[in-house]
Amino acid sequence: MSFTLATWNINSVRLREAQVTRLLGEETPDILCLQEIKSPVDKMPLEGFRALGYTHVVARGQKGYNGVAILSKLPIEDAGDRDYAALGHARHVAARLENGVVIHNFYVPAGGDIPDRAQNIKFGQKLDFLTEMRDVFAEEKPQKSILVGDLNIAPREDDVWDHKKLLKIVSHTPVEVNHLTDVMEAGGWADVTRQDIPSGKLFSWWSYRSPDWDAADKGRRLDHIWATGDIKASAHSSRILRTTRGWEQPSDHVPVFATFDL
DNA sequence: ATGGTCGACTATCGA
Repeated sequence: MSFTLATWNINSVRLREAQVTRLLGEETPDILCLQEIKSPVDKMPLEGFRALGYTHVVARGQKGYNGVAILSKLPIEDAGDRDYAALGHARHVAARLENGVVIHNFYVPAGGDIPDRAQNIKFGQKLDFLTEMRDVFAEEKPQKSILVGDLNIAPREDDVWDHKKLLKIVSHTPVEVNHLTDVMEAGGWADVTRQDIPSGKLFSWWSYRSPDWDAADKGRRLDHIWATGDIKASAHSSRILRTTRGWEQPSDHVPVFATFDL
């Protein structure tokens, strides 16, 4: 079987219901993973998604903040969640396809402004979240698994608009990149997007605060699609849909796609 | 070096 999967930090699914519907209608991924839905699950607007064939939903939500959802045309079953770093936030959910493939959808904490856990509790929580991801995957040794989401880290020099300028900016500091590398190694994860697009600047997020985002292009690649080593060779056709950032009242993130032949 | 903009929901907090 072949399926196309997308991941998108939507920054309020209720405000941007029409944009989700537009993406589903125009791009027709089989599975769409959303982050920052900012809604309890029972207040998610699902009717329009259902009408387009996305009848299977696995989600975790909360009022006002965070929240992750997996919308699927293919049958999926709920494969659970975990409260990483004991924050009490809805930042992870997993689903299982009928062929046994597990999809993990993550919204890693942004980590605040100061990259020092002694001065900024949020930065410590981000590192602790990543450390627990490392430990869980070291224990689980995941197979036939896909991990997507807003990981809030741009690991490579060409994942940011200016590597040197961002070395002390949260999302691109060496300590965060090292933590993310540890997660990848513990789980045997491969970066599918960079497997397909191995070089060149690649961004999935542009700040709302940056004027003229398109021309200035001060972006970062914060949104990722990974796969375990046993299925990484089945992934192809990765792309980042930059155009949604130019839609009216956009999310600051854009969707990332990959296709798997399994 | 600083401030810049959003979204949730009322006054700030989180990003």
